[in-house]
Amino acid sequence: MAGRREQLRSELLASVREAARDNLQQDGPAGLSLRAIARDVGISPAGLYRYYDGRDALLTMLITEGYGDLADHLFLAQGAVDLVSESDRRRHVPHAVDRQADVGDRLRATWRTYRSWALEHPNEFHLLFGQPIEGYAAPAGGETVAANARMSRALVMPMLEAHVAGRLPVPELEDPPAGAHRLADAIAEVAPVAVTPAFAAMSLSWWSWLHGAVALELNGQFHWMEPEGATDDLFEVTMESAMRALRPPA
Amino acid sequence: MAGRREQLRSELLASVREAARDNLQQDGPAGLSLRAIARDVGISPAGLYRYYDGRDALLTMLITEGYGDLADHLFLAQGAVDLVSESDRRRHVPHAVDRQADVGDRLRATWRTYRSWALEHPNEFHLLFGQPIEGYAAPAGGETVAANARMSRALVMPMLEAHVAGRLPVPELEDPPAGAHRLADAIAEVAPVAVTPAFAAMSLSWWSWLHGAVALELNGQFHWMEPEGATDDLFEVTMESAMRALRPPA
DNA sequence: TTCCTTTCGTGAACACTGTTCGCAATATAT
DNA sequence: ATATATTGCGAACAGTGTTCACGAAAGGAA
Repeated sequence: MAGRREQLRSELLASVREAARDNLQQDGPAGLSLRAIARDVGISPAGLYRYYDGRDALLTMLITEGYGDLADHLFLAQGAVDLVSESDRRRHVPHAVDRQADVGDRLRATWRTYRSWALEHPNEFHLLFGQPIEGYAAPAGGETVAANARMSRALVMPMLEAHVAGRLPVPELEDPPAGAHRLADAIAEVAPVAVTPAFAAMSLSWWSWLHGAVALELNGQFHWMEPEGATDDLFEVTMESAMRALRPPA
Repeated sequence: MAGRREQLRSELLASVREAARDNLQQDGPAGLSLRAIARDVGISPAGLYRYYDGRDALLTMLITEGYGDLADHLFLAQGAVDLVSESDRRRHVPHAVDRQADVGDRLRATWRTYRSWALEHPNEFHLLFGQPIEGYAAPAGGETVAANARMSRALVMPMLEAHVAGRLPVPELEDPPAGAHRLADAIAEVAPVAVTPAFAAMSLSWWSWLHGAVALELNGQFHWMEPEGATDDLFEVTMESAMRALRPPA
């Protein structure tokens, strides 16, 4: 039986997490206010330091949770339920397809989910992928880097499956970038296939494409488009441009 | 002869612009401090309000200048000297090619310059394309939107030239997005060619690709790559992926 | 010069922010 | 009951953007 102290502590920790998340969603990464969070949970600003050691610790927690939530959404959309974290197994996400679906459709589900998540969680998206916060540095040990790696895996996995199925031709590179070698090794560690640096480079290139489309829209660069739904169609066009690289199923 | 008053005023205005730019480059959009700027130019915080009506006015000025500077760099890189603003005509930028160069190389110069400018002016890039500043709204009248339009033109122009030269095939869309129609009209206003919505959509798609590659790198998502130069090669690979859509010159 | 108006610059004030410190109250362990 | 560890609080510090009333300077008109 957990002592009454631990009980209260874990409850308050949960309250703080919730309040921090609300605060982030409302005011964005830059406007994240320690004092506002303290007010929400009903303690003094100084008291908050007994639970999180300052703003950086709160940011680390929010970043870790953000990557995790995005990864869960992506895995769910791909039908990869076994890779979804325990608590989110039963959740439903839009654009989801079955694990047995065509790999092209799983890629589409991944792209659409990346975008949907960004549009529904703009401030989390900014926190994860936007400009680095002034004065914040991710802890070297790295709960954030682990969470980031899991999210990356959710992005690369369907591309890798398309590749091994012969559906995703990869151009031959004479001089693959050095960074691509490192990524290829990292992929090989978690996947039972040999991966060429050229594939690694291409996966980053696709991520760039996806990310750029989402980032530009989210940051208001397509804001002149009326009516509202126009950006949906535009995203579909961009996505199909990428999908045109896929070979038809054998 | 300008009165002594106007003289002093324009000099101080220039000082403020410079100080604001320095402050932005050092501390980023969120850390932009009115009081620090006032200290730099040697006046009191309240005195600054005689020149710029608060933080928003300073941001508007910085955004406008930022779009202008980026547009100048892009035009210079393309050899389109006649479109460069007066003051920057004689400047030299890396990756620049001649106006008569192959349109593929002009596209490459544009992509490389977009990236170089972002890497050299990270905080300006964040200000232009990153998350919207808390509590800031661009003035409706729009010096910023005009500057943004000029920058967009610098991005689209070489694509348009490739298109009319028959080098850039555009897929036929049954249902082009509504937003693409609006962009096509906007392009047609400044260009002497009829432009299809499908082309407009494709140009936004290419911009997304370019922008995503730059944004991910700039925001540290490729930071695990060692050594430093690896991201240069990766960008070239991504760029060539896009250029593969070009037909060879006739 | 004298007078008047417009511009300029200031210091004080307000309501905020993240963070530190010493001190009191409470819960657990002995 | 006593001792220790944990928890929470108020005050303080240096910083932020912004407003306001007030004095000083400059420009133009008589």
